[in-house]
Amino acid sequence: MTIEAQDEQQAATKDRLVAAAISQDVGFLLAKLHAGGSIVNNRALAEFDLKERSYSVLILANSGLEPTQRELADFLSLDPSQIVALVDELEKRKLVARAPGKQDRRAKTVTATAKGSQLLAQAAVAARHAESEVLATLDDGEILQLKALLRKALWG
Amino acid sequence: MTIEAQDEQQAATKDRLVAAAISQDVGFLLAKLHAGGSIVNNRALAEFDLKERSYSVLILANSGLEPTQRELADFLSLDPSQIVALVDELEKRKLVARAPGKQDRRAKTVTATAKGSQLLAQAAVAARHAESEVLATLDDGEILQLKALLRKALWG
DNA sequence: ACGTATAGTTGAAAATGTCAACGATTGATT
DNA sequence: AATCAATCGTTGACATTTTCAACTATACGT
Repeated sequence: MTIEAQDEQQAATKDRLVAAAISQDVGFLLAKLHAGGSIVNNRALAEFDLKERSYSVLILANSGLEPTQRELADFLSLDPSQIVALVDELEKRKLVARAPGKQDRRAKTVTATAKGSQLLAQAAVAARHAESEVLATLDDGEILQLKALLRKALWG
Repeated sequence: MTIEAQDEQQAATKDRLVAAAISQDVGFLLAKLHAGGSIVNNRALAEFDLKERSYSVLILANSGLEPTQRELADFLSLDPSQIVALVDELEKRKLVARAPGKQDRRAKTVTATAKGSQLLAQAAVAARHAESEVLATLDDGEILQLKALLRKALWG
């Protein structure tokens, strides 16, 4: 078989299963796009020794909202103990700092350092490129629509 | 503090971080909706001793497309070894059967048994209800739009 | 016939997720 | 003021999932 014919057959069989009913299932579509996107995102962020998780924490630490670890756990749908590990690592790299909560001294707020902000600025560029790559088949209007629908599904 | 005031404050703080830039990130929105949806889906499927994974395999096995394990792995974004475990379990429960591929005897196609089809029919009802629950804040037209956009992002 | 590539399988290692306990602190109740 | 239940971050144990490298059997081009 020639290389070209092989490629054609692969292309033909690769998406053969799209016809199945599960391709109408939002949960499945979400999982699949998320899986593919994670690979692209993590590859883009690897240059800065970040992963999706640590990148998310860094963004929130840099938001000016001074989130507590508990809030990070709730918002990122992670167990509090995972936040500890993520913040530990970012703190060790001097990208974020922990501070005791103002009203509640049990809580610790996580804020980005200047170094963290700088790194984030660079990483954000790479993340935007990754997003474009993942959503390459959508035009700008469709991307906005998709974001709006996802946000509405999450927060009404 | 009264219970009502507590609830109000919780509601106020719960989504406080939505204001952060990451709420514009498709990767994050996908991850969060997927995380929440998985919990609802798995809870709905638990009644049938299925999870999202085994449910997906069962649907594809029941599609009439006679997918091979390799195709399942590619389509579900899973490692081939995980397909082995999933099919092993479904086969043990007599919900699917393995058959040697027709042209390629290395490959094994996975097809649903009558028992598998029956169980799937019931599980699909539960899965539809779960999906409605997850997407409760979207109307029917928006759900169709969301599905169309996700499919386009995945397959163009 | 031969060498290369691929399908499924197995098992080990690494990463992630889940959960229960603990000290410190808080806020409500007495 | 003293107490009691609840919450925050942390730790460590345990389960699940992911990732990867072998291996056998089969397929395919040369």
